[in-house]
Amino acid sequence: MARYAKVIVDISLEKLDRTFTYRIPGALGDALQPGMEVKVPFGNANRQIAGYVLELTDTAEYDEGRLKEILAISPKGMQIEGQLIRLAAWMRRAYGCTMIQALKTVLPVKRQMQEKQRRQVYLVPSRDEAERILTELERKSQPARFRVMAALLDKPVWEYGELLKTCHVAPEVLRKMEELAYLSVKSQVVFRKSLPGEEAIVAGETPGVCRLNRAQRQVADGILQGLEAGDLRPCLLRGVTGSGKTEVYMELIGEVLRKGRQAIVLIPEIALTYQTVRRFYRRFGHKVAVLHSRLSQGERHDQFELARKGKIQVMIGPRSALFAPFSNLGMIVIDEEHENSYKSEITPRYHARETAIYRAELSGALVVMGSATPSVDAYYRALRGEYRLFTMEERVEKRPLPKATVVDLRKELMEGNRSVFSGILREKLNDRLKKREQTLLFLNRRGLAGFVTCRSCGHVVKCSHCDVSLTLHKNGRMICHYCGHEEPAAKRCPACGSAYMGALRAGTQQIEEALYREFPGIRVLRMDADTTRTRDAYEEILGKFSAGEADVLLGTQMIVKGHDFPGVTLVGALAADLSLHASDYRAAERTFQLLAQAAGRAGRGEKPGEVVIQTYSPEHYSIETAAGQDYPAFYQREILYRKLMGYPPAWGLLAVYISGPQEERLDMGAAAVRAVLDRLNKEEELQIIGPAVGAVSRVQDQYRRVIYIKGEQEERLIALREALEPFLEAECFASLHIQFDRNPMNGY
DNA sequence: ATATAACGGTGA
DNA sequence: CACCGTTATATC
Repeated sequence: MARYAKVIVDISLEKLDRTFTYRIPGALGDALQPGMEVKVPFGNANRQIAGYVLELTDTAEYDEGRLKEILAISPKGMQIEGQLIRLAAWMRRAYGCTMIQALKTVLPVKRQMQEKQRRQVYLVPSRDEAERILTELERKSQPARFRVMAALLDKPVWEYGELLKTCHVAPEVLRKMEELAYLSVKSQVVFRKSLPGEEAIVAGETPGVCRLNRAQRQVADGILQGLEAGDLRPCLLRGVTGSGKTEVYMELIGEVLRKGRQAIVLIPEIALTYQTVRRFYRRFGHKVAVLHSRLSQGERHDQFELARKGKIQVMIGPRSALFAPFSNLGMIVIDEEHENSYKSEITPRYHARETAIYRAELSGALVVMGSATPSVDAYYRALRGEYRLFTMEERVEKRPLPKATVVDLRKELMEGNRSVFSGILREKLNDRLKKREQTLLFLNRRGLAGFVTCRSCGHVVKCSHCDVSLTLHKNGRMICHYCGHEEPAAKRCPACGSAYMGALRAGTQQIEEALYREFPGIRVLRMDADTTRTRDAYEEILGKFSAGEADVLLGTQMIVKGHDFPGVTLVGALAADLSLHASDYRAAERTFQLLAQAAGRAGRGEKPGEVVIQTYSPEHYSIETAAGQDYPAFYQREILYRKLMGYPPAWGLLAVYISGPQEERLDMGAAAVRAVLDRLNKEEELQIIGPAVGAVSRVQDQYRRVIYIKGEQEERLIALREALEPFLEAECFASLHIQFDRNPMNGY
């Protein structure tokens, strides 16, 4: 039985966002659990406030004589907050952050007290008397009291806190004035007015019956039967683009709601458009709430409050929807499971899939995830039996998958074609223009950091230690952002000796100009980070294209994500390998996903579609398999590579990000971190790489370094991190900012 | 958030 | 010097 409890007090203030240790009275005994709400005495006046137990411990890092005792366990018992706090505790350990950072993620808006103690200030003397006091205060130059008196004459009743703020006076001033009978402070209990937001729910269209085809039915039944049998393993559904995964999700959610439980649906931010959400409104009407990036803090809070109060049963949103406070959560759906946006880019750098699985475990819910191109990580686990695997290989209504052609850009160059469009693409595009059908042109711009490639043989210069491509820097040297290896820029191709070496660069803007130049009269819509500054612009462009206002939609990855354009019969990937040589181990996976998803955009309507993939590396497996829409083949090749190189999911990877304002001190600090890691890793069970310069070497005057640690067992990595953490308190790390990233996905 | 300690002013 | 008013500090 633990003797102490670490408690976080329920006051929303940055400086109080830490734990306090309390003694556990014998009477509470074993009843106390992490996550419970308790009453504790706090501050000099020992006022009784609510707090949450985060941890039970036997060692107090605080003067034991000054510890206070927990007064009582809140009668409400273990609330949903308890579950979320346990989730936060798990995140802290899994991803390496402070408890506070984890809690802020999990409980984004502090719970408002339902009934609030409100203190009001009244003016005591008569108006005439008050006027007299006011002039006297002015004469005696007591500005604080003068301001308070003036405010009270202006408005005889004030909120306590508001009065302090508007007059900018200390509480001491009011106390003294109350003593002098200039005013009186009365407290009373006031109920918070009922929630707004009911009317914010858009009324759903008439709930339709859901008709599943045979494949969909089979998957849905398979999942439900397993569930009946008590199999709570997460389910991974691999269904080709256009196979109708959303209908399966909705069927399952319907089943969950019938049992009186609730569901969370995660959708990547970029796909969270009205089009997608409306399908859920159609089916579940007023039971649905949606989180999206344009909601204000308050609106977000209201959506969460609706979930807590049981007014809605389905929460749709990006990864943060994971923390919707449903009391009887039955299912978490993760659509487009492979999406990068499920990994948080700020500390705690959690992955929504792993976190969803843990949350589901806490509430006995089922996780269902789906994708046409599952992440290598998820598929690996599915094949090992950690997840249940389901597949749908056919599109609805037997629509054929698009026919793909791979074009070798090296040959095009040899044949004297210096345009960004190959002969075949030009021909097919002209054909579509004639037939008034639409085309998607997709420029895979990720990893444009400037890797060095040979224009005649397609060879890409790679690091001799890491198998990632080197990046050309302004100083004329090529650098590996993984291990820090550096060499002078290659003048001639090491493979074929050609002098056509260069850092590959191309932007959507240049391609737009080329389109107008080479296809007179063409109507082009361009969509990239420049043209979609606002969310409205994004929807507007998509709307215009759907309405047939353009022949070509040209853009970066955002055009290939989860959008249906029935009029599109041709998809062109202009430079498929631009993402292939991005300097991280997931380049091939990302390339396959982008190409397969892009190809999936073609032929979603009546007419069959075609795909043209232009590339310098036609023989690369990620491009070959994407062209054939052959996920299993891609996976087999990729997992071999991951196993060979010791990358996730075969091994665990932990990144330590170190940043600081002074470069020399940063280098010293990073080296010191490395030294500590080496000392902790005496048995050399783990492989430590770096420190290396971050891919972006300086951000907002903060220089960046990174150390990678690889290990076959994830537990070992966590243990190493936990052993490292106490050392980081040392003086020499004071000016440095150190963060962890487990199985990083987005580079640093 | 809220209470108290500490410190720098001001009128009498 | 007593009394004010602002600012800093701690809350297990």
